[in-house]
Amino acid sequence: MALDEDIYEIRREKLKKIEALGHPAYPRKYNYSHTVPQILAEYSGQTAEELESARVTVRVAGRIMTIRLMGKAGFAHLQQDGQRLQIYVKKDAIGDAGYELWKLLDLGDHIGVRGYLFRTRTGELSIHAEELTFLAKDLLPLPEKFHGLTDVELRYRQRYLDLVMNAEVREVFLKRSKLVQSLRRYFDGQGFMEVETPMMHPIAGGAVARPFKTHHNTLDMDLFLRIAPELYLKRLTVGGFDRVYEINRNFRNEGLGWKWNPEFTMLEAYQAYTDYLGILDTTQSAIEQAVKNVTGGTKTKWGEHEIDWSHANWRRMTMREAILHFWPEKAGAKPERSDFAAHESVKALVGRVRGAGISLKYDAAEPVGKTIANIFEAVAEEHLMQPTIIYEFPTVISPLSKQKPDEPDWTERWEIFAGQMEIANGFSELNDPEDQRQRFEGQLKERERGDDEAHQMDENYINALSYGMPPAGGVGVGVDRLAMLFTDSHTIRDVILFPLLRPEKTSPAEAEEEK
RNA sequence: GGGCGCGUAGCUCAAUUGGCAGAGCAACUGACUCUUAAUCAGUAGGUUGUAGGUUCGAUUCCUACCGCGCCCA
Repeated sequence: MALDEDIYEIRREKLKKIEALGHPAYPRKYNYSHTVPQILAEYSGQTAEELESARVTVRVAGRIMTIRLMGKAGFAHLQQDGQRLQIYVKKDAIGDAGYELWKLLDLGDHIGVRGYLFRTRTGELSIHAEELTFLAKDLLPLPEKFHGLTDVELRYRQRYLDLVMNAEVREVFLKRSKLVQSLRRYFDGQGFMEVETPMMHPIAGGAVARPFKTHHNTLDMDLFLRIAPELYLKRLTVGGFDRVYEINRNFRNEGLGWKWNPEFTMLEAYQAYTDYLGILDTTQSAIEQAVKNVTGGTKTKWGEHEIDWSHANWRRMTMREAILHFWPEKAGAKPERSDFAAHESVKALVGRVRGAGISLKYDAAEPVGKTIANIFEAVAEEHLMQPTIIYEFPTVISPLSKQKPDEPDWTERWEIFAGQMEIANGFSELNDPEDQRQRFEGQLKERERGDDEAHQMDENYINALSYGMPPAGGVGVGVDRLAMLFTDSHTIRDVILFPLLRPEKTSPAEAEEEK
């Protein structure tokens, strides 16, 4: 039998034999002289003759990914930091005891190797092993060495195997890390202070979304996982931290999809004494810098497309302009700007969009501004491949934004789109406590109408504003989505190390119990 | 939540019209002191996602459920 558990038993026996040879089964450490990538970087240029005359001795640690045995010698590849280096193990060179250990090693084991660098007859840089050190055993078999691990479900459920087997997956997460690092350095460099605000909120505010609920036992109070840190960060601007940012998780109790995960990472930043255009400049620069730091250039591949992030390529249009610009031919003549002003004319636009075969949710009782935003999403969003700034959002869907002085139905708010995704959202922060109260009251009416995503009243926040919040621009940037765009990953799950999955029901009884 | 698709050995995949469930890698035994998807000889490994149904006979057809994916809401 060679079931999984039997391989486990066979390898446990091998581990006992390794111990019997005098090697600890789980040693504490190994002092390596080089990492595998360091050796490849430093010695790849050297010829066989150069290596022979220099006789470079190294100590390297890694996981065994291939083994080729030939009688009393053999080759293996060690993998470390996603790169591989070949070792040559010859009985003459490592001695009888060393060879006994060598024969007990399996694919996936961690070992240390001391030896000298040389080139094989085929020219591959390798270590001529003189001493093997056992470091850790792999008791379960790795996925197949040639095809690797491709099953999507297993890749997510056992991400560690995905990372061992698939170098490109490893690369995606390295890039994600560089992205976060770049954003952090950029905002630090601009004088922003990184802060941490609560993840558990008595009132889930700062965005329109359904929250997750939890409960604190000692205080016997319900709490909500935050849907946004916004209201706390703005309290800090009241407190005199003029430039603050936070990079952390938000939680929204909504569906899953290619660009939606219930927990996702957002950068939020607030900059006092500027408005939506000021924070837009900051955001755009941060993103342009991040593209360079992560990819080394200004262009990224996105499926069939190429996204050009260079400054001159960013487009800018108002939401209303975007609707006109991307108005579908099948929906007839482009709307007039005045069509956006009245309930009846907007309703007529809905009919024309639907007539063009585009699905669009519409409730005649909903405010005009909400309908216009829905029309924008229906007709324009799919066309926003290159970086595009859409600005001027309806007031009714922007309860935390300052209104335009000349058009109170519209706010000083923008969103950045790229790759058909919203990736950032910024505005002139509403700091008038009385206006804020009215906006919340308006939201409560929406809630009564049946919109359970509408914002709740937050007296505590209004109280903070009443002490005087400086004028400020603020922004939220979707870090996962930027990571998707920078790595050509077309599902958010490919940029989240451990995405949410349903629990596996391993036995029928378990599934039955669930019912 | 709805529609469509997928689920076969540890991994990657086959299986003709409903007719003995197979291969490669991994594993085990043996040979081999420059291989690299090493090679050669041999061995073992399966409740075909789960539970039912139709049938002489089900991986294959039907129903329900579980999980995953895609599209829609």
